[in-house]
Amino acid sequence: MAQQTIDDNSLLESLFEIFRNRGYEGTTISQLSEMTGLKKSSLYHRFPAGKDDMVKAVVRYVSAQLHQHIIGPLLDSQEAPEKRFSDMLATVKAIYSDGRKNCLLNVLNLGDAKDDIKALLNRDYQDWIAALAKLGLEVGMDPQEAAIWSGHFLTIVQGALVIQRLTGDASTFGNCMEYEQKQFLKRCNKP
Amino acid sequence: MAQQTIDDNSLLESLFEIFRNRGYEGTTISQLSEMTGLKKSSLYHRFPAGKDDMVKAVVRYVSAQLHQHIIGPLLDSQEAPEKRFSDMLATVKAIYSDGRKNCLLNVLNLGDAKDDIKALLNRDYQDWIAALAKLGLEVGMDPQEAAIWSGHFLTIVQGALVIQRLTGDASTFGNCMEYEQKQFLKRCNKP
DNA sequence: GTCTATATAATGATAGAC
DNA sequence: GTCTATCATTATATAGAC
Repeated sequence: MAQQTIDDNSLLESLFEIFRNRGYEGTTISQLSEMTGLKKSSLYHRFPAGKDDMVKAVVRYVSAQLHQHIIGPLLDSQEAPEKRFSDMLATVKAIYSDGRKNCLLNVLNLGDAKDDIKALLNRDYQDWIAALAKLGLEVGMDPQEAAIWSGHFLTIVQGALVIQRLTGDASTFGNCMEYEQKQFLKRCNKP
Repeated sequence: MAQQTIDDNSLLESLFEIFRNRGYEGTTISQLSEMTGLKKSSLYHRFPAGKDDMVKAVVRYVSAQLHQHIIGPLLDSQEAPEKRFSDMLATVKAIYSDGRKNCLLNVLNLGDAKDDIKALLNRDYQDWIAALAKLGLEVGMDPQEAAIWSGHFLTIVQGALVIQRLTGDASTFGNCMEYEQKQFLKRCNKP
């Protein structure tokens, strides 16, 4: 039988998809094995501490993606703030497949989630908030306003994901993002 | 050894607390047994189909609470709309313990949640939305505006719960509710 | 680095005494 | 209606061949 193999990125992507869909407790090694095409013992070979290692690797992977594709571009002052915001919205829509896929930040925070994982997730959230707040300042918000606006935006993102998952209405997430886009442009045009 | 017993409501309340905290897959019969003080076989006696029965009973219980304490009062046109809204906010804060506790609507919707449970949860959400939209109409919103506002409100509720759980900042949920309160009063005063 | 096979522990569920 | 005791199944995890 030919040895299957799979590069680290594809593997992490597969693990990510199942963890974000099923949560930590809801995901079994068997499912991960089936989904990735790697036998259980192969998974343990790559992640000796088991599921714990796997989920940590996924969180680190997602964190890297977040910084590369969202936070980095947000902070890149070469581009106009309006463009950076709408670019972010496009990326966000892609990452969550227009609201059809969950956010790890929500899904890995149930029950007695490990503190180190919670800490990683929280740090990503804080980084994202900070980048958004900085954008707010650039378009003329005062610091308090920027803090509220950035927090509000991420609240809407998470809330919309929950609601869309609840109703199955595929337009929920997109509508919310569109609304936030409009509100942001309004703010830009009254400096 | 004296037979422990527990009335249905207290039992459901205990089951509810653990399911909302840990989700469906994250909750084990052993935990439910420990938490309720009933041995596993006693739980099976009351819920022959096991965890499935238990979670359905919890969802029905929560649904009844929602209609009794939130949706009913929202629809009671004897009271002024402003009072109904702020009463609802107080109830919501109590139900979620100021954001320290999760919402079943979020937590039971992961992975391959049973369709019948999803349907129950979705119906509760729709009922809540409808009651809010009606309130919106009463304070002068047009139908579309009322639909958007009610959906927005519940999006914020769910989002704020996720964010507070993520950051551990206990003021998140309260601040969001306070903000929604202000916004609602503003709308009331420009009819 | 992946596989087959197996060990060990936990989980959902049942039987039967009281 | 609750209990103790036990079963069957599934879960995590490991051993060792290739």
